[in-house]
Amino acid sequence: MKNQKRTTIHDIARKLNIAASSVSRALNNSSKVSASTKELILKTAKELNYKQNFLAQNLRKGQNQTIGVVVPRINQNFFSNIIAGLEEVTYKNGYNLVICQSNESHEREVQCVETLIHQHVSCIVISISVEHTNDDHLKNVLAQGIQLIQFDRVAQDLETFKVINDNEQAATEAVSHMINQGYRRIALLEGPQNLAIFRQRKAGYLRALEQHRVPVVEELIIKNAWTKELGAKATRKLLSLPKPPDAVFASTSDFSALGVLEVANSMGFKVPDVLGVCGYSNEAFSEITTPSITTVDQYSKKMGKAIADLYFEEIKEAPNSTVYKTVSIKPKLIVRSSTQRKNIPG
Amino acid sequence: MKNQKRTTIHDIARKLNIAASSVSRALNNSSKVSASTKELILKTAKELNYKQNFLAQNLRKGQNQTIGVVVPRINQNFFSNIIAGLEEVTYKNGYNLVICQSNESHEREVQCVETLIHQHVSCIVISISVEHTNDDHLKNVLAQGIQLIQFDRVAQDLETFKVINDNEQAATEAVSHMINQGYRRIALLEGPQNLAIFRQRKAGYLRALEQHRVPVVEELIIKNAWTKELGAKATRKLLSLPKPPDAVFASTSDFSALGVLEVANSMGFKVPDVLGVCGYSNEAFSEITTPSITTVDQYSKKMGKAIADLYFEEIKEAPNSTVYKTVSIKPKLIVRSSTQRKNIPG
DNA sequence: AAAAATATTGCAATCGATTGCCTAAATTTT
DNA sequence: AAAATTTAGGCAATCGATTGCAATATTTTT
Repeated sequence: MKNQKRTTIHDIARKLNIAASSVSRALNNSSKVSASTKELILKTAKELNYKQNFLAQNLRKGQNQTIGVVVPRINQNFFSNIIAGLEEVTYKNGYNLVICQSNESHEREVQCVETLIHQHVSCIVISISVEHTNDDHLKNVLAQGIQLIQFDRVAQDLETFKVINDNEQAATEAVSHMINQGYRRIALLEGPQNLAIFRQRKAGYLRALEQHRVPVVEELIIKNAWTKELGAKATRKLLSLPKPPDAVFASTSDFSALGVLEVANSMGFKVPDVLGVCGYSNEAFSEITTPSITTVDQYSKKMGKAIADLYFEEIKEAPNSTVYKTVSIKPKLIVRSSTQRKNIPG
Repeated sequence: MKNQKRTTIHDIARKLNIAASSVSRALNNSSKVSASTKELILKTAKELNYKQNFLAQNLRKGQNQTIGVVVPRINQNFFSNIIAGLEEVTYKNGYNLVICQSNESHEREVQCVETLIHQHVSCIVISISVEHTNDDHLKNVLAQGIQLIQFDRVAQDLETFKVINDNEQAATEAVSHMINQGYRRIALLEGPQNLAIFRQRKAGYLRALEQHRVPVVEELIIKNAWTKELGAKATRKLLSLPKPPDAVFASTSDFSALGVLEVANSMGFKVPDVLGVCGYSNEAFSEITTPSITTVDQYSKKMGKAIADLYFEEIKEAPNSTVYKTVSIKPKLIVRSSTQRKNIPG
């Protein structure tokens, strides 16, 4: 029953005693076949349960109607929404999506990219892993004549199409909001500074402090606190200081903010009255924690669509252009309970 | 710069003034090429930045080293873990994964399957959508000689390989646990009964009641309450009854349980003392709600690995076998605060 | 040194679909 | 009715890699 040969255009041709080229033309609705034979061919194709072979088709056409996506993790809200946005547009255009996870490993990321090159996809959409050390694999994509769009976590120095958020602006807004709520000793949980997005968020934090003439305190700036566990650990240390912070900006993610929240709760620092907490990314859970977490929404689904639109509306049309456009999307601060004090001091 | 021709084995052959077949053999490490030319070819391939073309290779070999996955949603913990498990094994075997979302739509699911058939993948791994109405598209997969593994949400009547959980057993355990905590009027939030998994969980609920001689109360069994919103709506109704339930088993998901929790909190039913709540699937958030939610863990990553192992260890070896094995994985009850009473009545 | 065995390499067909070019048939024009 | 034009369909090459078979080169055996 299984593994029998699949029907090809030659099978159809043989059965009808015509040439395979006519079958191909009929299936592609070419005007070079008469209406009657076209009908006959389509009928027979259906009878024989014919399914076209993408491999052969794409090989011949020299292009694959497929877009490859490489993200660190698909189970983060931000990335799964990006993918949802991409899907919407790509399917409408008759393209397919191949999704790969780097699991935050540079090595794995290189592997994913290699595979996509082998598959001969027409475009690779990537957000680099936290371990990012060099751009060789990305340069290779371009060298193979494959389009490349970086988003969110981009390798800044590499000239490619980019779709990004204005991280600095969002961070400034978040921290300004906290200052307006009367917080003055605002700690920063930094992400790995090899990634531009985390450098930008730090810059936004510093800018907000400067604008409001709040002094920068070095001991309140914690490096590499970008997971829930690291966020918790950092918070334990911060809250044990002689002069602990009165707020924490977990600039890397809501996961990190969640770690802050749990430690604060267990150490008896009441959020938001004694300690304000702000996260980043608007994960689904940030709405349902107690208290709910103030965070930054990145319009991820919209961003996914923007990436796909960029490909279909601009890149695909002018594949040899060397003008690399950067699209920037303004994120939005979502104020929830974790930074809303009942009584604002001062 | 861009879109130049990619290097093929013929380019390498021409440069070295040898036949393409030798190049192919060298790249495949065949013993039919001398060590010296092999070395020369590999060196040249590297120089010219040669990347093999999967399309051509797979077309020739008549098989695609790719496995297609169709799931309702990739941002649910259960499914993203399945995918993580699949990835681990498939990559180790040099296979690729193409991931598709049906978004719970039958039509979309049919589309995804069609696409995977066109791609000529060697195996399709699928968990059917909630709208599932018929098996035609799945039969078609088999008719095309493509392997098919159903998991979790399976079309029971269709004979294929299956990897499932013992839903009935897990539901029985969950409800028994609630009965042991002294709950007696336990409501059931059902999932759509066209899916076997939801029928099985209901059967498990009924079995537990029977075993403990707890009467079944029809008004406590709510149909189709399988999202957060529907769970909330059902709970509002249940808690307004003259004799409201003292516990709710949200058999469909933790999302539904979350809806229960929110309504219970807002209506002043204290969880777990006045109302016990149990979910299903062990979403990440179920640990961090207040109170944390008792749920059923399905060993999703392990399940993903089991699916891939089934393919590589059994199906791939004997592709024409018509003995369809079913692998069953026993899920585990995770008891958290939402069902743990301080004082067990009676 | 000739014969036999083995190791290398090349030729050409193949996978399935597409497409430029050419021929034959049908239709229109003169 | 012959010539010109249009339409329909076939032939064969092509995309890039693989592989059975044949041919040549090298090594081993006698």
